[in-house]
Amino acid sequence: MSKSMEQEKADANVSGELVFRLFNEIGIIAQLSTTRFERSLPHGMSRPQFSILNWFCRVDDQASPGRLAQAMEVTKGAITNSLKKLEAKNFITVSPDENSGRQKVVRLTPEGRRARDEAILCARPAFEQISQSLPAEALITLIPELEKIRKVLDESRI
Amino acid sequence: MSKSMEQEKADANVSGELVFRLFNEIGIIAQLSTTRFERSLPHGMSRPQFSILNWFCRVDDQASPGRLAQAMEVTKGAITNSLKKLEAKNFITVSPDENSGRQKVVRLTPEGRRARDEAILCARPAFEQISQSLPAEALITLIPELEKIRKVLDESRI
DNA sequence: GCTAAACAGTTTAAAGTTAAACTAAAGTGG
DNA sequence: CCACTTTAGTTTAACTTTAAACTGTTTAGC
Repeated sequence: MSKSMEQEKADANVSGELVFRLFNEIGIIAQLSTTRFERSLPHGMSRPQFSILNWFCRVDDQASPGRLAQAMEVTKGAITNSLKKLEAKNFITVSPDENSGRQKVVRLTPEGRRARDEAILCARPAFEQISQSLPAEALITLIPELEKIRKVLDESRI
Repeated sequence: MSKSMEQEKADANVSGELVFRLFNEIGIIAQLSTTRFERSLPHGMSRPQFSILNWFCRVDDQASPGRLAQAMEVTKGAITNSLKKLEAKNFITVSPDENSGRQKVVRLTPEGRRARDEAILCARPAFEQISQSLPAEALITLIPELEKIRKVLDESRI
């Protein structure tokens, strides 16, 4: 084996180790931040439920469950579950798609929009407490990096 | 309200929004990376189970369940659950602590160490595939930032 | 047109997590 | 010395998630 090949392999190991540490850190942060976030939410709303309401306010006012699954990057089953909870709270409506018998159309209700706004107000203190300890400049450089990582994970999904 | 106070409030909102986006990104990445990681692991091992084995290899060769819960930053109940699974696979032993009747001592078995090494080998391709798309320099700046965030979350835990 | 494949959603089983209630042991203080 | 509080672990219920099986609809191809 040539010297350069050995070096390449060593680099790969180091890099793999870094990626592992990265994902380990990210896993722990995700868990801690999710539980903190959810404790601050009203209406017994969960992070996934909030994400769906928030998506409707920011991206589009209607969507099929499949499109939501892609946007949230979870399985269809997970979306079915979340939509049931949101529908039970009257935060969304789910109706058959007139153009396709196998699709459904999900829409935000006025109550859903109010609940989302309320959730943002309730969660703000929890986030601001953290943002006081984290310089905004750090976040501004961090977020695009994370977006890249997500993209890589998403595009190379199996 | 003075102009500067309004400005401060605006800054806080912007910063809160950034923190929210940050945690949203992190949540999605954690989910995608965890499922990918777990699919590559042998012995039906889960990420939490691997993390415990890995902790024993890297930090200390024995610990109480409570110490593990702190290290993994999960609840005691979650650790009880993971330890049961690991014990059933003979990857750890759990024995009463001679110095304290209410504590227990958890230790890695030789099989547990082998399983951890094997897991690292199995997971490496998945990580390396990703590390090819992510420059190592980016990771090297990213990881310390994430460690800071985790520390803030951990220290301000309620 | 009819059959077969692809697609959209739902359901089910198994796993992990938290929070809260519960057992049992150790330390505290009057 | 005994009651009270704290601490360590376990258990239970509720929740979310994935993966895989299943239903029903649409589209392709012959």
